[in-house]
This record gives sequence, structure tokens and C-alpha cells, in this order.
Amino acid sequence: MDCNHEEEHRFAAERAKKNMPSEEEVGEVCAELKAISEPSRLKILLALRQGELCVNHIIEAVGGTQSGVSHQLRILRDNRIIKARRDGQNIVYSLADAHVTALLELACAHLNCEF
Amino acid sequence: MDCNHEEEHRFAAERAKKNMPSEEEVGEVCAELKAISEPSRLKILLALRQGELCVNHIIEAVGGTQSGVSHQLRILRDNRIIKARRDGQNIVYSLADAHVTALLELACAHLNCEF
DNA sequence: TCAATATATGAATAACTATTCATATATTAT
DNA sequence: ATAATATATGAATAGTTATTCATATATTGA
Repeated sequence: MDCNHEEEHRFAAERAKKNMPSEEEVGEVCAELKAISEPSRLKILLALRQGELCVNHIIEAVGGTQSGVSHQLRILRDNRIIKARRDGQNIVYSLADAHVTALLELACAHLNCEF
Repeated sequence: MDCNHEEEHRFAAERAKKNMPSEEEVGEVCAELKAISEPSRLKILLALRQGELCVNHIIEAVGGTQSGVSHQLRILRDNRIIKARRDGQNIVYSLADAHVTALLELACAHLNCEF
């Protein structure tokens, strides 16, 4: 279990241990990332980069069933990735904030999906 | 199934559909994000922000079993989130590139884990 | 070559999650 | 009030994934 590396490694290990965020904090960041990390949900988010959309427009853009999309929307909403407002019969969804937008752009940056 | 919203919504829906990346592209981005989005793996990545670490140092920093950590390391390596080099008996891991570092920083940005 | 150490891996299980189906709620128009 | 439309939700299932245990591989030193 011992490591004969240079001193710098041991220091890095100690710093890492000392600075490791709590389980709770790690869990929060993971929950946010995980909400983004599923194809069906990522597609919804990519669609919303064009601007706010009501549910049937989202379904048009990403495909899938009404129920399925609605379930994914709930997960995204619960994780504050998107926000909803009612407009008559429709519920209109949009990206929650600039932080989410930035995450999306960075995630796509190394692909050619620069739309 | 029809939506009586303003014109701008319909345009957004059409743009979204037209610009939606392929299933394959979406899958690639998701795979990368998903690799980051598990507590055990995120902790490994946070530890590696301090600099390269060999496996037993990683175990020290994040906790868990040798086997468990090794399995997570493989997933991170397969997804090119981290890279490995051998140094004698040890394998030394580090973050793969600046893109990963940027993703991590952004993911943590809205928490207080600014270490 | 043998023992010791460090790391990896296959298989099994248990926990988690996406999807589907059926149904419920809420809004608008008649 | 009723019908029609839009959206949400609970339950069930099927697929996925993390974790554990046992074992394998690779490197070093004796």
C-alpha cells in the first residue's frame, strides 16, 4: 500500500484528502450533472438552447412519447436545470440559468454541435 | 397537439429540430458527462485536480475499496476523462486534458468547492 | 525463480433509472 | 357543465450500473 513516488505526489494526496468536499456537496454536483447526462434529457436541453418551448414543441424537436418527455422534464425541473411557466393551456420550458447554458456549451465544445 | 404560442416559439422548435445533433453525437457527449456524474468518480476527479496520483493515493483521498476504485478508474480511462502512465510498480493517473478541467471547474462553480 | 506489492478484471448481485401504459389534472372553448 | 386539449404522474417492467468478492497480471527486490 505504500508508494515510493516523489514528494510532490504525497503532498497532492494530502491536499486532495483535506480539500475533498463533503459527500453532500459531491452528491449535489453529481445530481446536476447526472440530470444532463442522459440522451433523452440532453436532447431536450439542446432544443431549449434555441429558446423557450412548450411541451409539444419539445416532443417535435426531440422525438419520443408524450409521457416519456414529460417524465424527463420533471427530472430536469426537479434538478433546477430548466424552469417552467404556464401560458394558457401550455407549459413553457426554458433553461434555468446562465450556469446551465455554460455547462451545455462546454459539454458540446469538443464536438461539432456548435449550433 | 397544437400550440397557439407566438411565432417565435414555432421558429425555435423548427430550429431545434433541424439543428439537433445525431443520436451518435448526443450519445458521445452523454457518455462523457455520465462518466463524471457519479459520486465515486467525481471524487476521484476532484482529487486529481491537485495533480497526478497513483492508485493507493487516490484510495486514500476518496475512500472505498481497491477493487471499487480500480473499476471506476477504468471507466474514467475508457471515456478519456483521465490518462494513465506506469511508474515502476505504480500506475499514475491524471486528468486527461484542459477540457475536463474546465468541465470540473464549471460543475463546481456554483458550490463552494473552489479548491 | 520466488515472494511481495500494486493494480486490474470477471462474475454476481443489488440498487437505480428509463420507458411504457393507463389514468389524472388543469385549462380553454362551446 | 361538458368536451377537447395539453401536460403530469403512478405503477410496472426492463435495462443499466455500482459494488463486492475472488482472482489474475505485472513489476520489483531478494
